[in-house]
Amino acid sequence: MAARYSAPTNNPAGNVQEQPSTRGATRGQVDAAIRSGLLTGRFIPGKAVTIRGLASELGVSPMPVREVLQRLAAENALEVKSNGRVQVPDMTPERFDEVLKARLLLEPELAERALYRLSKQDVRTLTKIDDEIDACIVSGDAEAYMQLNHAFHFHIYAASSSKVLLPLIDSLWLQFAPFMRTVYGRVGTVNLVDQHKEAIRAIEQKDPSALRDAISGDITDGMGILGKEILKNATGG
Amino acid sequence: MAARYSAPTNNPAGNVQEQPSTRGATRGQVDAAIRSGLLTGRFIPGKAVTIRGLASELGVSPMPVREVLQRLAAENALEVKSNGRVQVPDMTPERFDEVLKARLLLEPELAERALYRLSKQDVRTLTKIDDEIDACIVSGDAEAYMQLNHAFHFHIYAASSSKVLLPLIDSLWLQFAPFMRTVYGRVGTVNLVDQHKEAIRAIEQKDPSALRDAISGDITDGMGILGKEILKNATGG
DNA sequence: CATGTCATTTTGTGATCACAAAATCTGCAA
DNA sequence: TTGCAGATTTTGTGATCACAAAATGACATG
Repeated sequence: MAARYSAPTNNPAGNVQEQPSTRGATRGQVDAAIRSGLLTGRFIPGKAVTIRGLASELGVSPMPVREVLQRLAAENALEVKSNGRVQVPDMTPERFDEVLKARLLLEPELAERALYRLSKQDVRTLTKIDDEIDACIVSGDAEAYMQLNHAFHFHIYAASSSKVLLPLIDSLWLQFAPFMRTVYGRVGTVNLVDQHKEAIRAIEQKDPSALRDAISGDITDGMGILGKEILKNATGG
Repeated sequence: MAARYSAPTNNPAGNVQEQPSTRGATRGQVDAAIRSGLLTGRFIPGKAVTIRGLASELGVSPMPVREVLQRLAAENALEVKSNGRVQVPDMTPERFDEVLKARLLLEPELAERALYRLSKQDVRTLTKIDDEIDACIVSGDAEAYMQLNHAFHFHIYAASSSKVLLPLIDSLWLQFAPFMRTVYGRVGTVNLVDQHKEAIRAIEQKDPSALRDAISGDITDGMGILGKEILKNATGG
């Protein structure tokens, strides 16, 4: 089973802000691949991820994978257990409650900071993304839905060019996304509601408090479905 | 210049939650050492840190250092520049503003969550720490002050046993601590004021809103001095 | 069939190597 | 002295190795 370390592998989008040139290129690809996998729910909570496994899967040596796993563990997107094993953390009611609270504190704030930097072109982009989201909801494509929902929110947040709040929110999304996926796999996507259209309208009208309300409401709506499931899971088997 | 990799080196406190046993022991030590160094201001913003340098300084191989630097970079405690060089990020007015805002949003919340888990013994510990802080302020020992101030806040926060908010706040402290140190080195510690006694009183009386106010006020007080300096630095040379 | 024990395999970890890019130093010329 | 081109050193990166701990599977025993 000799690894080749040659296949460039597909680089599925991913928010890589690493060095675009040669320095740390492989690490950047690995980071983008795993991040994207977490955000779209391709990693199952509780499932262990192995260095060598990911390495051969991505066609690279174990070295960059080791570094990326440490990075993601530092962002609490992955969990390093006492035996050194790395796994996607399981969701607990306490964790869920904290993530929800943190999102409600940070995301409306950052959205407001981005508000006056969002152009008409951004509104068009957001509208386009939201249309695709609606299509995914009816078609039931959970993976595409998650990717697009992330894109919608972070297209807003990224406009703030924040160096502090944005990474914190990034960390939060990495923490709840894998759990989201398992829920959608169970209850489907048809029940999903969002307040994206309210957000877009608030951006058009440059209304800060309306945007805050839309983001808050969207978070509450989106996490509401998840909350019921986590409680069901925690009490039952 | 053959490295020995034998000296255990002093392990200055540090909040290591790594595996206490054998697995990843060296990485845990390195992580604790660098973290502690950042929090007490032993690393200067803008100054580059090298893997081999830290490795030989800590008496370990470059390998665990590499992983720890990636970890800290993921927490925005360190910055990986486009040439691969790792350095302590410089503070900017924008960054400072965001850190302050984020602290005001998250820390009072977590303090309140910790309130009902704080015992009389914790109050005694906090009082003891605060006494030592007062001593450091008059004696002008900035490094000890920073270490104790961190200990005071995180003794409160840690009582919440939070898995989400606490790491976010951890990241924030790692980001502003190095800059704090440079300011204290310039203006001294005599002008420092805090609201630790108000916080202790709020904890004793189990008064949530009083505790929130004390934490908020403490953050504002503490960052106020820094804010003036960052503006002075940004406009001047 | 259940259970504990032992051999085998897998896995994380620390160390080391080789290479290229970047930084630093040196020395020469204007 | 200043500026620049070349050599030299430093540094990050990816790969590989060796080892111990852990997980897994096989198997004998009750």
